Amino acid sequence: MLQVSYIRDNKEQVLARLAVKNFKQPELVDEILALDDNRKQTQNRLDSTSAEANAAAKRIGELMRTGQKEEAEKVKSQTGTWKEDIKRFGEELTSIEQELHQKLVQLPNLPHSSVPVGITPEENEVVLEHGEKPTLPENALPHWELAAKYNLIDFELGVKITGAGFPVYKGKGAKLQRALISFFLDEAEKAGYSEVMLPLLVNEASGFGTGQLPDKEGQMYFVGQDNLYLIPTAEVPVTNLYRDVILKADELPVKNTGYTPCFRREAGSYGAHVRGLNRLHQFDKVEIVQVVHPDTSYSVLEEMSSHVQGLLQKLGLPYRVLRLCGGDMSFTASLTYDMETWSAAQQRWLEVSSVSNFETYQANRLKLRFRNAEGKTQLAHTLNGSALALPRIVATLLENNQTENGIKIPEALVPYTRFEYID
RNA sequence: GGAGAGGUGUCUGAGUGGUCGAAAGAGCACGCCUGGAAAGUGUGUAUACGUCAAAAGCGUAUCGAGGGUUCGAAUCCCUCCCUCUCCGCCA
Repeated sequence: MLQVSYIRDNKEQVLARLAVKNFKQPELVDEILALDDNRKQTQNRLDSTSAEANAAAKRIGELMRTGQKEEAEKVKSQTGTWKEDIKRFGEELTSIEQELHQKLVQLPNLPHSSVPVGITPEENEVVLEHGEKPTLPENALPHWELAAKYNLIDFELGVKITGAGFPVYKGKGAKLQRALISFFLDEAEKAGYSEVMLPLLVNEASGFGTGQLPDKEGQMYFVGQDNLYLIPTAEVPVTNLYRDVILKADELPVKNTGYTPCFRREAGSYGAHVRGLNRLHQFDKVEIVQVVHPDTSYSVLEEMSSHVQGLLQKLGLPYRVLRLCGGDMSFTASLTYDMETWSAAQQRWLEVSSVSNFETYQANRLKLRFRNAEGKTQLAHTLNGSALALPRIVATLLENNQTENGIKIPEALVPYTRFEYID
């Protein structure tokens, strides 16, 4: 959520930035400013009326104590209109604030100045490519066939017990999941992140705090009986750990990592691109989250991007890094890097990580602040990234590493799998 | 799920209609004391909004949330949420 004071002081810039994000309702900006003016006026009226009423109430108290009953009654008789006014102004203020809030949450975050202009994924900027795309033998198989051949993943069984998009991992397939999770967590810990294990269901306030609500309401599974949402990413519970918190300056940066399953309805997805592990309703992911001083957030973003790239390098997967264009970026991000691995059998790039700086956008919703050098409270910056999401890593790993002897496990992972080949 | 108790500032905890943004203690910060530290001692120590160029100051709101009674509510009433204890169920 943007701060109204910021919008007021930088209106032209806000409009220009929103345009980069391909935002379709610039008129909201003026509406918000007008509502805010109205809010201030109404609050002023309410405050001064309340002040008068409070003063009178105090007077009455004094008069009663000193036995001046008649005088007290006289003052009392004047309080009627104040009471009505206070009620009326209060109701007005509430309704203005609600309308303001409702419009404010419709504004996406402002993109960073380095974000390329563009609408579609094709307009994302390729920052770098790393590693050789492997050339596979003629009879190379896509991962869903490999998963069946080696009995690693059973999609049909998942359909039976739940539905499409809920795979069952078996044998070495299951162990591979566990190995990747442990590997990612250990690497994160080495990089200074402390591990947390979290609730997989969150309340509405948490969903709002990180920006999933109200924007992505339809993408989350909802447990109506208890009013809880299944998390679409560990970002939600991890970041909400710091909701309504004022950190000391020396507590920054906060670095957390957590493994969780993630649940996404993926309403509207279909077709060949969702085959196998490409798109699931439930998948596993290790997330890294940082809460940092605003001055450092962009260097931290680079650091997080390097961490993710380091993981891909250790796994020996060819990848590229994209700087997302304004139109392809999420609602809440200021700058996002996507990491994609090359799936040799499918001959296409698969997104395996997304690393973003949210600047104060989430912090403002979360009321996540720190005490700055002047001793004042200031909004912190939040960042997060997948490090990493498993399914597409598994997909490329299976496809790219297929040999005549089976699927070769990357060296870095062998201590975790305790087998070198899937055969 | 049943019965009971309770939700006050960073924490403990007092406060049952006015002098309460809130005693006291702890913690924390700064100063004094000390060779240095501890002890001792002094001062300070919520957040948001508004007013203001800004700071100070001032005003308003906030004692789980919302509503009500009253000139006046942390305190009385109603609704909801949450926590704890006991019972039941149970990995």
